[in-house]
Amino acid sequence: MTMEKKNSIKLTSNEMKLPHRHHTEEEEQFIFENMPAECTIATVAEAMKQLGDPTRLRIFWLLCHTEECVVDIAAFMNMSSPAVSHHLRILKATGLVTTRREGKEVYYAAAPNPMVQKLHITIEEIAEINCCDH
Amino acid sequence: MTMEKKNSIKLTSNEMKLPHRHHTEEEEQFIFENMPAECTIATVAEAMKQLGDPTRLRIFWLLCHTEECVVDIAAFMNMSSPAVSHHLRILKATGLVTTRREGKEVYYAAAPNPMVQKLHITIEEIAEINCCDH
DNA sequence: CAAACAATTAAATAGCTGTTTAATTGTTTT
DNA sequence: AAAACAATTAAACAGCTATTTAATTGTTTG
Repeated sequence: MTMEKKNSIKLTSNEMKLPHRHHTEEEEQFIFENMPAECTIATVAEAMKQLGDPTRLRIFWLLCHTEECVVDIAAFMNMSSPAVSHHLRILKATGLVTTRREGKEVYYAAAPNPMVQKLHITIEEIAEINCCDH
Repeated sequence: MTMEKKNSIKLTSNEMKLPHRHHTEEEEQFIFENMPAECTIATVAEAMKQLGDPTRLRIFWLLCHTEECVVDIAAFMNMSSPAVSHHLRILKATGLVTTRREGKEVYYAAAPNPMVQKLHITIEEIAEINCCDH
């Protein structure tokens, strides 16, 4: 009698994809079925990456609360205009902020979309949790 | 008669800190009073920075749903063990994941704290908004 | 139209980051 | 104790990123 695979009687065709067997097939299936698509991950990661810089996070927080021109943002951040401009361009390219020109000045503000709203709320909530000053 | 400053009659002592005058004093005050402290910003930015890498974001998502050993994480990610280990070390140093050794294997899982929970929820929600597959 | 101001862009540099390959440590099993 | 397996660490490299300084573009005002 030849060797039979242990799972030869299994009717459902799904195979386990992970080398070790620490989970049931159902658990493993859940992971692979609910795993976000690559482009979804990329979008979320991109937003988080840009807010992962303390400078940009503070600018973003500011722009979630008020619209500001570059000169005022630079003063608020205590940074040079070119440096601020660089970060604003990144935030805009990521879709986190929008711009509006009025005369000589360009006003930046948080982009009015649900992702930005969620990120803003999350930042405030996490800041609350890890608050350094009381 | 010498030049008098326009605001010489002001009784409240707060001065405007931004060079341009696009806001009322109250609006400006709100910003400076509610602005998160530097270390708060640093903590939030650090967490977001580490989740800003697509590889780590996917690992984090996985570990929010199940505990896994390094071999299985590497298989799930289709990456080498050293590369995965590198990212796991970063996630652990940031306090986003915890470890537990059992025999030869080290199991990683999302750290059980409110910041991690909030980040997980946010990731799922933003993924829902920007979902690529339907 | 020239001067002044706001903002952006460009070039250069220094520092950081992710992956690979190879070597090493820790644990179990025979 | 030696072999096998899991995980980490180290060294090296390529690619990216943030800031500075200088130059440029766009807009308004005298």
